[in-house]
Amino acid sequence: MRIMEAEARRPGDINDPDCPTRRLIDRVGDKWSVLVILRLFERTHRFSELRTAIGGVTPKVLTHTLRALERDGLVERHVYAEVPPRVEYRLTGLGHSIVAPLAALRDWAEEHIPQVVQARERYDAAHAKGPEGE
Amino acid sequence: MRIMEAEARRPGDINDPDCPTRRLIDRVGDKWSVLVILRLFERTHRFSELRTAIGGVTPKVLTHTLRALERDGLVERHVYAEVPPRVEYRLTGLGHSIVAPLAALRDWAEEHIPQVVQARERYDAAHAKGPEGE
DNA sequence: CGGTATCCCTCCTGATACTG
DNA sequence: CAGTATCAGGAGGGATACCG
Repeated sequence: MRIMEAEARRPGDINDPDCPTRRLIDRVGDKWSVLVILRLFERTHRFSELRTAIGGVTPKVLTHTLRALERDGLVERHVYAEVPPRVEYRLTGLGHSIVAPLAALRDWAEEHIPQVVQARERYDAAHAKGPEGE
Repeated sequence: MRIMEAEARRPGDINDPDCPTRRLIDRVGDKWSVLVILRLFERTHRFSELRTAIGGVTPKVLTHTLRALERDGLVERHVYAEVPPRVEYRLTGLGHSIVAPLAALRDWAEEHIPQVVQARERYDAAHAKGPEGE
């Protein structure tokens, strides 16, 4: 498997805190980035459109998320000096390139989450009042 | 679970906080889970082996991570009542199934992180002393 | 060996209010 | 409209010490 080749090439790479790959995981791990990316993959959005589309995200956090994505070169911010103000966000080429891996992960979730939920219920049931030889 | 039915039919529900897919992202998003999974994909590991292999993780956190993965049905814990004690962790079938998506993401990172790093430097340079018109 | 128990602390996240 | 400012809360993660 190709996976193993990569791992074999750099065995400790991903485990190194300095490893950029770790940073990627951090990025994917934050609460809103993935949602924003997948939204922007559909089409360009304005700030308010993202707020509405995603829902539950405060302007402060959305701004923070967008800034981080912009800094990473995944998102472009276009400001139109008009009245009223208009700002559009869109994925860069780099941003588009990460959609497939992200979607793969989402697809995995959609397919296997039922098993995860079952496993959790089983685990919780088994550990609720003590894992004695029930 | 009813939430799952809805999710299975509506990928867009990833924006719903109740959506299990969101929880998957949370899982992948935590700091050590991915590293543990990729390690266990290579082979079965004992607790200490994981600690050493990953590096920088405290026993408390590693335990927490492993418990979470076990609860989710991604990892199996095998205790051998011997002297000295021996505990082995291995991926379940479910655990194996998530390796490919995870590896895809890691591959993306290894390929594109240089561009991300460049983008960051560019961004930081442009915003360091103010984004005046050049 | 394979964990637990405690304390601590930072960062993420959110609510609310205000501005160019 | 598109943010910024401020305050607050909680979870995740870590250092250290101890136990079966």
